[in-house]
Amino acid sequence: MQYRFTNSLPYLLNRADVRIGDLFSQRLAEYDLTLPMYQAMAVLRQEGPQRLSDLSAMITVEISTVSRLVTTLKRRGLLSRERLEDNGRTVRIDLTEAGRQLIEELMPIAADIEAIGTGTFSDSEIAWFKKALRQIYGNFAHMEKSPRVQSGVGDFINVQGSNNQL
Amino acid sequence: MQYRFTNSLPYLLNRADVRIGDLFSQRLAEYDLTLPMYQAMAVLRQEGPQRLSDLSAMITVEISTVSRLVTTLKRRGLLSRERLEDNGRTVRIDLTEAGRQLIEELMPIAADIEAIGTGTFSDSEIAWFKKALRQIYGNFAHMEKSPRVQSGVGDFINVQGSNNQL
DNA sequence: GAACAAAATTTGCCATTGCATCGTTTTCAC
DNA sequence: GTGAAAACGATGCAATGGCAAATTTTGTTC
Repeated sequence: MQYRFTNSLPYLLNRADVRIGDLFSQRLAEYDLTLPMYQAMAVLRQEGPQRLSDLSAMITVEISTVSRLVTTLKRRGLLSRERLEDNGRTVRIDLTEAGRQLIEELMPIAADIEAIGTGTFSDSEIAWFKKALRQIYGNFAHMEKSPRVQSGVGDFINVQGSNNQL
Repeated sequence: MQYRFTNSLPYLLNRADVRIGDLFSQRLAEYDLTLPMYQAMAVLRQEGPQRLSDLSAMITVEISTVSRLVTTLKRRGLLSRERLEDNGRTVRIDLTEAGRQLIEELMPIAADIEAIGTGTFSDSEIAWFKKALRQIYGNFAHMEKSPRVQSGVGDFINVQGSNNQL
């Protein structure tokens, strides 16, 4: 069968992703944070308080991993985690003030990396590229999900009405 | 700082990558293969025999991981690994006949997944998108490398002259 | 309203993997 | 030619992460 692995979508996607992730991780190491930790905090910053399973779905990280990660960050005083009053099953995770400060401090790093990656593109090219990434992700949306990719990311807690469109 | 995490390049890239990787892994599980195992075999199929470090660089997987992976696949009779005659440091990894058969069998799976992902795009859009992915990867090429991303992927063993342009 | 099923999270256990170290072989400088 | 440095790969150890079982709460059915 004629198939060029190094020209395949999964390969090119993975390569770019790993490279960026690596770079990001290096920068985050100074703060004793892992990539998933950053991602969780970034989601909370943008979307407001979240349930565990929603956090997991948003950042495509296994829910048990997120659970432990939250435990760690709570111990460090960056996140809060509390059972809901009206629904004792679920948990409401949010940034503390310290967490909010820290994630704010990290934003420029993210912006840096983004700028390096997209440096050679025009704004419209970047927009198209990102749209394509969303589209590709969407093209797999209907398929059977592994444990890592949780079911419908609905029902955000979202106390202060933040805009949910991705 | 104004920054929309869920619209950032790393986020969108990672999400798509994880999703595809997950799907692929599920399919590979039937064959008792992990994603890195598949990637290694796919590289060998396309590029011919490789050194360990080149394999590692091609698939952006830590070299120690590749070392163990090769051990496993060799034990299963899918790969061969032998010291070079003229350079005792390096090792030459190749597919066995069984390995060649297996990877050939897996190609349609890869093609499937690629087709699902790109189904809603025209050929020229796909081509542009892939070019962009390569470009983005290239934009980070000069940066300090983590252990995972090995130094220059040069000096392929490449016995039967295969084309190396990515 | 009791029993049962489903949802949400946590945790125990095990496999995977990353980092640092080590052993070997080759290359380089003098 | 000798010694130092670099290249290459393998491995010990610790940490990370995944899966599945356990726990708690909510929802449903009869």
